[in-house]
Amino acid sequence: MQTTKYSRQREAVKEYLKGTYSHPTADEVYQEIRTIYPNISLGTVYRNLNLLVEQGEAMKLTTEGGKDHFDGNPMLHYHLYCERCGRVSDIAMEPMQQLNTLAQVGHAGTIRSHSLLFLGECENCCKQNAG
Amino acid sequence: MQTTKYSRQREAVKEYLKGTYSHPTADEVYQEIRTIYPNISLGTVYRNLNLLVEQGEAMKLTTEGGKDHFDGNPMLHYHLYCERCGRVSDIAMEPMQQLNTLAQVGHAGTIRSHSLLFLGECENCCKQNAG
DNA sequence: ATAATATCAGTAAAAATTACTATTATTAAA
DNA sequence: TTTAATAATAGTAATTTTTACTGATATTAT
Repeated sequence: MQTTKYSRQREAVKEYLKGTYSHPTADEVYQEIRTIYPNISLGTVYRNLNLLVEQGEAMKLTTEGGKDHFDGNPMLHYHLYCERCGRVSDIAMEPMQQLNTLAQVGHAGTIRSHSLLFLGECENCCKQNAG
Repeated sequence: MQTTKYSRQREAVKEYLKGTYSHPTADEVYQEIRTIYPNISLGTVYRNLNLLVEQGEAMKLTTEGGKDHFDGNPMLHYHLYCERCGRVSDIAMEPMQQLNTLAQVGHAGTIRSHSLLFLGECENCCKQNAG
């Protein structure tokens, strides 16, 4: 079978993701990890991010901006995509599992989960716009 | 100012989008319109799809699959992304504007709207899987 | 008809992500 | 603690989706 071996690079990616609320893109993770492992390659970052998602250690967030963002918190919760700066942030709102049940009514297939993304402006951009 | 001139190509894109529930990708629209205008270019399809979205005539759906899908119904409603075949379909569920209000609580920025995407299997794939 | 210009087809470029390959690191067993 | 097996890596190339560019064409108003 295909076992998973330890790697310092993956450990660094995981630690960084778990310790930030910035919801970074793959490239942002790459830039960050490069300060510790200058030779790490972008492909390695992508591979490990996707592996962490598969293992249930992280979440991939697909947004309008074209880039995927990553979240070290794999529990169901919701996000804001800032239409001004493209950053993703957490929304402090209770997850609603019952949405799956509502969606299942009248749907002949299977509902496994959902992704709820709010669109608007983040705190920072909102301030700047007002000033 | 920048006025919008009529074009047969845009009209064909619009008509096709308004008349289907298939939530096609840009390339799928391109393949379809090509049966009428064999010389239409993919760039023209992209430009017109984005224009229709700007004009509030259509909706762009960003999905996990990497490709954007388009919907000729611009009213707020929800979708299923089939994790098996990658197709997008409508979910027959009342839109919940109040989600914006819930999200606004405790968020210092602005909430303009939201996008709710269910993940699972479409009817077709579910049948095949069972059979 | 004519002039102004938005749109087009065709092509090239950009941006994000994945695939490939020879080398290196990790793991388990001898 | 060497050795063997193989997962992971760095570096690079390729793929995929989408946008940008350009000279020709179509639409609109005069």
